[in-house]
Amino acid sequence: MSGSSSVKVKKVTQFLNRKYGTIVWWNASTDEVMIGAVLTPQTRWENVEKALRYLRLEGLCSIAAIRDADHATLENAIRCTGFFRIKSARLKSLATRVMDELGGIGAMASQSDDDLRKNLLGIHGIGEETADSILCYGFSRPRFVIDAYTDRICRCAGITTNRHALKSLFEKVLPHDAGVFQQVHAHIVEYAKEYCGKRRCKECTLRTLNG
DNA sequence: GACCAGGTCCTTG
DNA sequence: CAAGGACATGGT
Repeated sequence: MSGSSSVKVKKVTQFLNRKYGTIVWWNASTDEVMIGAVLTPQTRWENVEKALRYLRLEGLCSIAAIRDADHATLENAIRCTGFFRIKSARLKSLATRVMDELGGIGAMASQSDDDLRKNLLGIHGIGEETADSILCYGFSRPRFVIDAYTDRICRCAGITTNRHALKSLFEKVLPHDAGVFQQVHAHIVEYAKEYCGKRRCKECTLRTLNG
């Protein structure tokens, strides 16, 4: 059963790679990836980018600046992403922990994948998806991001919908390389946005890949 | 107005 | 532990 899941994952990722080729999807500094990852939940990406622009204008697009930022200024800059009170608190706790207890981003960059992940998950407001997003896109670590779009793709392709199972499946099947993980996840997001609705997939052809 | 958007945490049963 | 709700703005 797990063998056939592996085959499905390979077929899906090859199909997406032929369809989209190489795409640059989220090329940003570690600081910006961390901030964006906290702002992303339940929010359109365009609004996250808008908030990042506001933060840049306020000089708040870095972890160090956010730690020292005025609450009201921070909240106003990210208001357009929704949940702005919670998210500003999460940014604050993230920035404080990173700067004051983890030795800054430079020190984190020299930690092992597992230690880094553990430290991120220990921060209030950082869950599995946000942590893996930061690991994969911000620190170029081979941790596969499972999000709502991955769920949909796998539902359409007839692969398990259990997130932990999916994560280990993708990490087992794909080459253990952060760049590959970034590409595959970017492909999944592109495809799901276009073809896979929240409840039902529209005209995606993933189901037929197995036959 | 209804429904959705790249989660996470807290509270209940 | 599973399920339900809260968090909040912006777009279709």
